[in-house]
Amino acid sequence: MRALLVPSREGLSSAQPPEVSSGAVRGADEALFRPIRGGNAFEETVERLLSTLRLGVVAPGGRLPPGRELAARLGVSRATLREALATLQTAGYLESRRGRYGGTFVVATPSPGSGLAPGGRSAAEIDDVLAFRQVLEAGAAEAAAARSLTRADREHLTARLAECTGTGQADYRRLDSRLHLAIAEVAGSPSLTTAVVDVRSRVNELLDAIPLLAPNIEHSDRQHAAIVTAILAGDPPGARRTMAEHLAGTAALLRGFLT
Amino acid sequence: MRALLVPSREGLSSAQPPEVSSGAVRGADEALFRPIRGGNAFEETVERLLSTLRLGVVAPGGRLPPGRELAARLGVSRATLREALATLQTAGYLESRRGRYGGTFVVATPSPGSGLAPGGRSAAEIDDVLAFRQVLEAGAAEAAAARSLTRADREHLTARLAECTGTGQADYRRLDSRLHLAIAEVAGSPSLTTAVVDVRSRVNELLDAIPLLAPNIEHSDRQHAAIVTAILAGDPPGARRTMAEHLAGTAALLRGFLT
DNA sequence: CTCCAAAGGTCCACGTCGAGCCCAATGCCC
DNA sequence: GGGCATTGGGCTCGACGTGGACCTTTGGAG
Repeated sequence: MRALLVPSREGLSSAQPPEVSSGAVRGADEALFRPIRGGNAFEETVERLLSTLRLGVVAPGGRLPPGRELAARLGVSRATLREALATLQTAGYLESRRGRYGGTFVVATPSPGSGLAPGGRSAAEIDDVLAFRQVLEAGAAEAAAARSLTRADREHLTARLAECTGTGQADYRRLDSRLHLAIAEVAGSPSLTTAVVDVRSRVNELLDAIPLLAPNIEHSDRQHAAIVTAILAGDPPGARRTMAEHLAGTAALLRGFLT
Repeated sequence: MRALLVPSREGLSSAQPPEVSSGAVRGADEALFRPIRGGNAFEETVERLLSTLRLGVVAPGGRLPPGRELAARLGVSRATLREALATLQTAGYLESRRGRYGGTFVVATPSPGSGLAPGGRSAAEIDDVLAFRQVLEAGAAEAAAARSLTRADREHLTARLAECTGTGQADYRRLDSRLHLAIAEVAGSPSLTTAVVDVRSRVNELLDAIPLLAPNIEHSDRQHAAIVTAILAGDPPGARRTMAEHLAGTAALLRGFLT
């Protein structure tokens, strides 16, 4: 196909003598030469906001940061942000109110079968996401257990666990995501948190395409409790193991339901 | 400071009744509301190309993909790419030759004390990078060992290991990076490879600021061999453990040398 | 020796996006 | 009840970046 990174031929006219120069490095160049931009600013902004809703970071009824501040944090202009917000308003997810103490509020979270987030998952992409998630989330659980957590960390974890346990199907995905994010947060590495947020968002897109069964929720609840217990107990291998089991369950479910 | 994600007040005039709406989610919103763009296209392109050089994906004497193709893969216009290439030319890293079988060639790799990549690492950022790297690379080693590797995978690994073993200081960083990237590649998840590329690039920036000692190289060589052996033997826990030990060594070195 | 393919070098018209500004609405505080 | 702070809504201007067409250089193929 391509013929990149070829060894420089013998007998170059001038300049430094070429030396060794290796063969291709297979996957790494595809990662390095991947697109700089994910798309135009508008699309990226919509995607980011959708992730925020899907992950339940802002719950229904909650308010997004004011337009000016949000635009600044996202590094886009207010015009672009407002375009994105308008799109999500017409889609029925958001609602804006003017005046002091106004703002943009979450009306509903994008649930199964939303018009956005079109399909097109290849088997390879599913394997990719699941493998990546395995590495990130199991690592996060282990790292969280290895840290000496603050009181706030512990309360944050137990609060998210309690919130998630014994909830109806309606809110389960959102609260489940929040618990997983909380684990990443208390691991203490912002980069890790960011990565988990991203991969979790991709996983949620997949999950939204399959049904949610009561037995699975119960099972997940028990696993969640075991994970949090191991983290609070400062047991890194245990946290990793229980998290790995938990993830394996979801992975099997996804692989079963998706082609 | 900020007052985001506040619970919606009681008694909203209209629309859906507000319901629960949680407290803030601490770190996750900072990840979700992080900047969409890392900077302008030119800067991002320069950064990406610098990473390519630092990681040794294109060795000195090697050729970059043709401008048109590289621009397409990076998702930037030729004008922007050429600006970036020109910058790296004047910095002495690249050299362009016209005509058929011409192209842009690597002259030197940015080594310690390069004018680019200014300092400014806070202790928190160092901890962040190292923790993230621990998760990613240990996870990659484990995942690689868990997979049934193809013949090509095995050869790729052993080749990178051999290349790296017993090299002088001049090329060590580059070849070391290539070995680590190879491990990520054979783990079989493109997303994981991308993440490792990114974090490895950040680590290399740090490493370029500290000296490279012969005893450390020897030690690393032995650890590298143990890691590859564990992966080829299909021993996930062993691969994880040896990789973790290897990373801990580098981490201690970095923490020692950097403030 | 000629032609041609493949690469870098240059230019310009157009679209996208960001910065700044002002307007409109809304509800608390005095 | 008036002022005012805060929020969304809308506008214009300028810079950056893209896409495309075109030229120039170079070395191999015929």
